[in-house]
Amino acid sequence: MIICVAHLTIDHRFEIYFSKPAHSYFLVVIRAETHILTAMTDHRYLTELNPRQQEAVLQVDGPLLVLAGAGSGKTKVITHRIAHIIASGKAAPNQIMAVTFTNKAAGEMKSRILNILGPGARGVFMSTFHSFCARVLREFPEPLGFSRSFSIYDSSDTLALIKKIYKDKGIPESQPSHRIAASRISSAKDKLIGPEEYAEEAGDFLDINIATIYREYQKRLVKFQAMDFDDLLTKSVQLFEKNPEILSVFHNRFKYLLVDEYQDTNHVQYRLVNLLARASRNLCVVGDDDQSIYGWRGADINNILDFEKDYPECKVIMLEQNYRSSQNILDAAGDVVAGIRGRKPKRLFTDKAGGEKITLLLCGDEVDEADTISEKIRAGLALDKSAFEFAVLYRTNAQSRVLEDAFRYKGLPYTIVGGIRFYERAEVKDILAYLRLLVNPKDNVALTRIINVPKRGIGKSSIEKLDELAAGKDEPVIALLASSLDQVAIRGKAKAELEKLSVIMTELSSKINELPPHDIAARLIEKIKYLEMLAEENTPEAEVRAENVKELVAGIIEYSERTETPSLNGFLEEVALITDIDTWDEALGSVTLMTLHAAKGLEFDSVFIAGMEDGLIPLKRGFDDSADLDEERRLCYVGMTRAKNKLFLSMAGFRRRWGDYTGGPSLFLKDISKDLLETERFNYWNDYGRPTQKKFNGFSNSGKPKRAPVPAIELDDYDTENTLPVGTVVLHEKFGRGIVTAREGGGEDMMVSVKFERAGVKKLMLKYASLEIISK
DNA sequence: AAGAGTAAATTTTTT
DNA sequence: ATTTACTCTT
Repeated sequence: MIICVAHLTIDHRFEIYFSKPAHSYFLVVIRAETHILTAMTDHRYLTELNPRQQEAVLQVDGPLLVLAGAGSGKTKVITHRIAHIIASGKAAPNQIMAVTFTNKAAGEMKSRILNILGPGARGVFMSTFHSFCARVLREFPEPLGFSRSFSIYDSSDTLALIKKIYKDKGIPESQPSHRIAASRISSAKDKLIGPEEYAEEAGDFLDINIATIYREYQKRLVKFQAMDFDDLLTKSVQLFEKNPEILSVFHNRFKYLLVDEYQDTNHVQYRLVNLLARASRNLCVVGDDDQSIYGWRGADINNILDFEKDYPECKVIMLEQNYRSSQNILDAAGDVVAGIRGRKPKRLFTDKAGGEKITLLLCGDEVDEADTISEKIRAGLALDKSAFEFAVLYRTNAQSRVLEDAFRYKGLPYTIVGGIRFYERAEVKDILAYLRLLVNPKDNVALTRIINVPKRGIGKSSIEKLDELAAGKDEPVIALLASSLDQVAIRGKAKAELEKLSVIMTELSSKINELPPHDIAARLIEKIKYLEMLAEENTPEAEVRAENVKELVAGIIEYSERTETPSLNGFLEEVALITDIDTWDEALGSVTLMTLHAAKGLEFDSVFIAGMEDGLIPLKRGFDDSADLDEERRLCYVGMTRAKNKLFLSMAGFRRRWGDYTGGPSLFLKDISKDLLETERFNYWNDYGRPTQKKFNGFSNSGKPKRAPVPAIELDDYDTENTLPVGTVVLHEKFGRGIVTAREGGGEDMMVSVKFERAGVKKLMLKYASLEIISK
């Protein structure tokens, strides 16, 4: 026993991760031993597992693929496996690295391991790919030509920089659009294609433009000492490939590697994993090909499907017992993904036989849908359920608005995950940009953002002059503000203000290591008179924004308290890599509203999937849209399998989208066996009625609703031969080829809007227009 | 340089 | 339909 303690202790002392002082670690380790030894002797953590799960936990060495179906106790397996590696003395906690998809998942796993093993497990390194890479690069920035204090650009910083490049290079906007350029560059990076290689392969002139932008973009990122999200990954791969000695530092550091949600890794991440696992080959990947929903972001489902080819000696374990949902829910969800080609066949089973049927809510339009859902939840609350047991999932963020309206109207508590995040709000981004500039004076995107916020009278011409001044110089622009303004004839108010800004920034940046981060932030906000600027606006919105600024400072304090060596840079990094789901708290006692994507990994007692409509699930956009139908199926599957006991699917006959109408049942609904479904039709008069404002407040109105109710159409009525779902490609004898963009009316009188390739949009009466269906 | 008014794009999903 | 971005005017 003594030997074991000594052994673990030595490991801890030799494998200190990210330069924490050795003595503090030593103490932790001594305290930890007792917990680890207790866990080891009674093996409590094994008795809670089923045989398959046990196998996955005990198979410690060599490559392992765990195909974990939805709700099959995947997190349990990962945490227990880590616990087992530690408890069996195979490795010290800090020799184990686990990569998860979100910071929230990482945090949750960490606390679960701590529960099993006690504080001794604290050293386990758990993070997302991006935060792992950020830390690697902060440790070894020099070989790539960066300094430790590089900035991390989020998508809006990226877009701002790209826009600037368009302007400077005289590239006409929308050739291609900023957004398209940004996303093409991003996906090139996902595939580890650099600017030069991109230029070589560029075919049409749009690609040539993108290649130019891409090259300039990377050049400026280096100049500004900044990396975007993709760079964090690609630069880490570059670092390891070009510097084997650095890679071997990590090989020595981490003996065991676990990757969660492996089905959602993209090519860079795949490369990174393989590099890190090369020495030990102790790589365990966990995932479910049925839940691969990030193909659009470059995720390659083949990474998981081909794992057995990459690691021929690997062991494969399938977890098919589901502990979450009723059999009805599993069967219905299984029906949706059953037909996918190349899928690893599996059938989930559960002890919860049968269960409630899945309720299909047929609604007139999107307002009726929101009414119906909120009413169902209200009824559930009146019985025995709590608000946090409900989740409403949807395909697009835009759908949340109607739902929000209905929830607010009925006084139901709700939380939206996604949408505008706290750290993306303008006022928060402003202050963060200032702070970024303090840490990294070369961060020109940050400078551009704040140079005239609060208003300093710096306009287009002054900025142009500054550009001129900075051209060809390696010095940060902020350093030029102090003395060089005369060279480019910046005079008067602009000059005075810029010099003032320069004084503030110089003074604060000299104190950056002396004062705690929140002090720096508070002083900055005071000196630039940000709150005064908001107060002058004198609007309720400005008050909210002032509150947000204060909340940001409170956030920095909170960060400092829970971090061992807090720094402004550390805070900025954390903020850059945080996601909305990370801050979501189920204990809040409200109904959760989020996208299907955001729901991955979560579970709820009752789940609503709103907008089970053609064009929405699966989502369709237009002609050139080669939407991956299989991925849409999987997305629907992910949503359905979030439900433990009750699943509602809802659809509207008509939905306003883009000012046009869409609607009609999702083709996935047809795949669900009829005996698992029951249908409820929203009916204005027979149900509870749409309360008008007056009626809702308890006053009678004349019995006339302000808005005419839209009748819900029976499911079978959609299923006639004359029905053309939105997205159908049709041929008209006169107008040629076109795509159905909208439908109005039902049955005999159905009208369809068709967007023709040559003739534009036409509204046609279905029974008179002879349309030939080309493809659905 | 700042604000009003008009044109254009937006609605996939996220680190 | 709504929101954002740009142009033109003051």
